[in-house]
Amino acid sequence: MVSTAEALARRRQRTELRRDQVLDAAERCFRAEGFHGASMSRIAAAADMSVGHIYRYFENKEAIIIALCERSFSGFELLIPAAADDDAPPGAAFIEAWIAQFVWWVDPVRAPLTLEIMAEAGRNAKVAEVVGRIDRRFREIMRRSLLPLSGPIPGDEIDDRLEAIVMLSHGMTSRITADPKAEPDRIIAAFRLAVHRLLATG
Amino acid sequence: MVSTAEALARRRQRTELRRDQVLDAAERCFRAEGFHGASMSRIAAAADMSVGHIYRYFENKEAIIIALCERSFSGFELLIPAAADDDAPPGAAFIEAWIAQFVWWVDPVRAPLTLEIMAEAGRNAKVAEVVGRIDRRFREIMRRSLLPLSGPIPGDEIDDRLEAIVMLSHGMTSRITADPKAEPDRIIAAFRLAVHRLLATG
DNA sequence: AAAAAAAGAATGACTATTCATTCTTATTGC
DNA sequence: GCAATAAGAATGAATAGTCATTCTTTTTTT
Repeated sequence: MVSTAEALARRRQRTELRRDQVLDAAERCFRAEGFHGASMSRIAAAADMSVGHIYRYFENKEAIIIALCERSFSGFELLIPAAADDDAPPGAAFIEAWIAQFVWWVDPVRAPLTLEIMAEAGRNAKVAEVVGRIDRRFREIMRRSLLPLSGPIPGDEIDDRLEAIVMLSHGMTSRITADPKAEPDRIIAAFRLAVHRLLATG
Repeated sequence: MVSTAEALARRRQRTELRRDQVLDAAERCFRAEGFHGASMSRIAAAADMSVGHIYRYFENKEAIIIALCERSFSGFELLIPAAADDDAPPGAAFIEAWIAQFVWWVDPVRAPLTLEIMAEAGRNAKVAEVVGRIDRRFREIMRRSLLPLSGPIPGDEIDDRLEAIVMLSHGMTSRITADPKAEPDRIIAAFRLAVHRLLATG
């Protein structure tokens, strides 16, 4: 049976849809129970799909985890360049717009999963590789967009500042996840203060 | 059988020893596999103890997790006052000594477990309560020891600065755990820079 | 001998994964 | 246009093993 190109495209699209359906369900389960606490049968139930059918779209549970890690960061990866490539004059407004992107880290829905990914990266090399790749891109973009507006700073110190901003980002996620009383606005306020002081010349 | 007071004390001591034996083993297992990845039988094997015997010292697996969370932070809880109560003149040396305590967060052996605790706090209210209690004590001590050496700063901004330092601490743990190439020294250097800038008056 | 400590087998529920089976959809010969 | 046919999609029961927890038995201490 020779499939037409049209039918093939349709099938591919449906496969993509089903994969997303599984990932959406897995995201909910993993957020609530963690990677190892969540079971395939509960993921299947959340996806309105039979257990066995999931294995048509993912080789195993780890493949779901990896795919989810990649999807999870892809959103943030798009934000920073959007703020950076705006080629606005590097001034106060630019920094504020730049900082505003970091609410990504403080989203109470996303934060638990992000933290789970970080914890898993400590024991799963594949996850660590995904995290590392994103991290390198993140720093590279930050460096490019922030370099013009900081004065003549020695290279080492720039790395320290970038590292501090990365640390603050992860710290926000940790705080939002672990403290049920943490308010995103106050966390962001602290982040803003810290970033301003880190980027100040002198 | 009438136990002498001496025998009773001896028994209590041995019980404490066995509890630590379990916690040490659980710590190793949890670090390597996470709270939900580690099994009671592997914890028992790591503790050189039978599975059933663990239940003499802990009601269930969750009780081990809670006890470990408490024990894990107790070390850091003692460090900060030690640096603060030194009643040295509040100067550069004091801040450096104060900062030095934060290598606790960057210890590659401890960090994975700390991160696991934070992630677990997002879904387990009991764990969240332990984390919250430590966090409040942490801030209180920081506030007391740092207040004298910062100038006249409005109250809100002090909270923001403390929040930023907490975020940086958790961020260090996240970075050390998730990035196999992260160097503790460079992480601490970035932390030092950020703290100095956060504590600077003006 | 009495009591506590420790072991380890038993339990029953749950695990990730596989597999034979059925249901749906698409393509072919007529 | 319409059966016949083939393929893909989807199911849910079966597998082999592990899980946390409990229970009974044995060993050690007092």
